[in-house]
Amino acid sequence: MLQSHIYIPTLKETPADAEVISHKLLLRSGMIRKVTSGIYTYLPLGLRALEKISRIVREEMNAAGAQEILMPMVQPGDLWQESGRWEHYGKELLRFKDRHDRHYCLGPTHEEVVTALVRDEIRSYRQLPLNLYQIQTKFRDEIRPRFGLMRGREFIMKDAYSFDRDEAGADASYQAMYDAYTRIFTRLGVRFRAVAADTGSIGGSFSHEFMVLAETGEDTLAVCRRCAYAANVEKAEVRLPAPTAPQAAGAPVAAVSTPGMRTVEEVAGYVGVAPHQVLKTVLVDADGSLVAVLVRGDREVNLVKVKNHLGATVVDLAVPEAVERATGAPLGFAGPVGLRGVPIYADQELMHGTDYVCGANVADTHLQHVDLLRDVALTGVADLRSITADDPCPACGGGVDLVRGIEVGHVFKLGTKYSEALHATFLDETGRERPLIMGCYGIGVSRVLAACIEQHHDAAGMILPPAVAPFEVHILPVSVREQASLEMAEALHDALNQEGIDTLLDDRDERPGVKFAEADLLGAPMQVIVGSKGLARGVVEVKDRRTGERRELPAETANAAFLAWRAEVLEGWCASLR
RNA sequence: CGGGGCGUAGCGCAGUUUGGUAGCGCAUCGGUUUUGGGAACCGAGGGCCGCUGGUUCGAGUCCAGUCGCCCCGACCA
Repeated sequence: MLQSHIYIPTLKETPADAEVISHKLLLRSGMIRKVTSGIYTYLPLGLRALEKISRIVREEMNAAGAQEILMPMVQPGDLWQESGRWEHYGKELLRFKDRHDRHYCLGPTHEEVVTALVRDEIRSYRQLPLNLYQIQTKFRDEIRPRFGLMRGREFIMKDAYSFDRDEAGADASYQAMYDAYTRIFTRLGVRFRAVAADTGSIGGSFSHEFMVLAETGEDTLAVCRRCAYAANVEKAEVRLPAPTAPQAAGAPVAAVSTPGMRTVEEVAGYVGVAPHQVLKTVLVDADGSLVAVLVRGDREVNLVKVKNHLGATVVDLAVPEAVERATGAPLGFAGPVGLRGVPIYADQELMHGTDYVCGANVADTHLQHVDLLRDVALTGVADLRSITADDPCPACGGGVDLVRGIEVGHVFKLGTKYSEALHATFLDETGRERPLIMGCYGIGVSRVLAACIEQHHDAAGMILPPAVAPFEVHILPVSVREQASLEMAEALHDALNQEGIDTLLDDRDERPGVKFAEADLLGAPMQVIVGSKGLARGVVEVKDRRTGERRELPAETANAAFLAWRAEVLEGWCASLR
């Protein structure tokens, strides 16, 4: 491709509303432009990158036995009424009416549509298993879109749905997708981890998230330093050492005046105890009722664990008014002693200690010498806090690291939730009607592009993995006015394209500095610089964008020399990801 | 939805305090010189100052309303 024939509107300056590096670079490199909040146009270069990603996804999905279809973005409200999600999905689901006053929505996901399709088509176990997927635009009316392609309202997603006759088949389908995802993200050239994840509101027995490792990720992962264990911190269990012998209750409970001391740090410092001797009392709203959760002062309540333990649908921090009503005290002075009418759950770790400090449910007052067994009417004890870097690995007991990740894929075992709601059944060998067992599997295609950039960039611009880069090779004739340079560049360009290597030739009459700067910004993994200085010595220069390493190749045998060097660069990429 | 902020040329911004001819840099167009890391000079074009209403002789600037956008929290690929 000649650069003079492709529209790449680069920006020297970063648009003011871009916050994260991928958003800045996507705009600066002329890959995307914003249309409105959370909605973008993909320009030629951005679209090429998306197509590269999509192609790999397609190849691996097809290889795993899935079949591509394309479902509509506009979906009838009726189907969502049937599944029950019309009421439960919330405002993320963008709803509207047509001229006949019929209800519709923009598809945020396609369980309803695909299940309705399959129920009308699949009659017999002989037609199973079936796995259907699509690569399609989704719309979720996010409360706050941000970070460019990382969290748009409209985004491109690959979503697949498997249908099986039994649990064993569903497990095999799940595993096939898990394996396909592993191959996809490996081929794409990102460092990633598959982590155990909470199934969330979708339900089902288990799920894994595929996380691109990057500091700017919105999720935190607990990764074992020794074994293969990796989990989202939402999910990661806390495994405690064996409990120490029950401790004798100490001194009787005593009130202590703590004027204006609301936070754990303030209280601990004022009373003169360590933060872990303070009881953090968090009131949550679980499906409309208040619940008190106790954790050590230096720990964090894990709302996902609370939700799962309670079997609730929605768990959130209680609003301040509710807390004040329940405790009769201002925020910051809640405590479990004498707290009436609210179930009280303690994190398991608290049972290892005694002599705690907690709020007294009275303004400016805390209690000392509290013993949970003696002084508190506990409803239950469970693992309710988030794992920390000091905790042992739940699987092997080794140490864990907490790292940040960007969720780019998620595989779920759905079970029969949708097939039962929508009556998608089949007849088994005995002629019995049974619900299909489903799985669903998503990859955020446009988010993968952003995640690639978050993981691979430097001060000059993007450093795209060869599989994702719109062009793998960028050829830069130092001056197109030097006939010899231009001819050399064109010859190499044509030869590489013949080899099936996507190559961009900067044939513009620009100054060398402009070309070098833009090439680094656009981030093709390999650059070729052809100039009169080099040609005079019989060489062309190549540059590995990832390492910055430059090398001179003999101009006479440039094609073969380039291919050999390219193999080294590709190997370097693979090695860097291991 | 709550909290904070911003809307002035394609992009980045100044001007708003104290009302009085709408500016700067980059980009764009023409020209000359330049050509191995985002060139220099000369010249030119480009503005419903987000929108609506109000105050005023006069509003980018003051007042009211409204729309859009961004950042921080709860959602998710």
